[in-house]
Amino acid sequence: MNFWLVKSEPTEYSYSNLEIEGTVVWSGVRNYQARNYLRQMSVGDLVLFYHSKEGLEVVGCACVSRAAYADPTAEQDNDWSAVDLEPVIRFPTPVKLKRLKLNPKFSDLLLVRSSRLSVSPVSRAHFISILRLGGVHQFFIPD
DNA sequence: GCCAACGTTGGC
DNA sequence: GCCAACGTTGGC
Repeated sequence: MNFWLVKSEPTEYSYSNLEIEGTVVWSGVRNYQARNYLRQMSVGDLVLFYHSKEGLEVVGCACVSRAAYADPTAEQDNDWSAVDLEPVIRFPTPVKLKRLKLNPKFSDLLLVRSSRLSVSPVSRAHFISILRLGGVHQFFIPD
């Protein structure tokens, strides 16, 4: 199982939207590096959900419910990908970017390092740490 | 609103 | 294939 982080401006699409809708087509990614990460996602992978621009915090965890397929919002012949996501758990305490930046443990987290990448991998250790910071303690993560 | 960090574009 | 110009992202 692999771990990821996606970012979204909450005014565009928030974790609440995902909870209400139950599933979302994660489309519109137009960066090759981010696209390549989308393509590495497997069903069941866990995905941190970060609110950019406003909030600046990880607000919850989603999971991949459909692996990469052709992005329906891409123009013909353009090779972009989408995945489907579903909500898993909202953090009781959202984890602020500021907090992650203050902790040297997260100095190599891609969210901290290259803030522009909208889809990024997260190590298992970082993932679990962020879950704990978010106040989620009773969550079982399979190997 | 500013601007640093990137990514893309296009002339050469 | 280099690189200057430009556009976008996103934290501050």
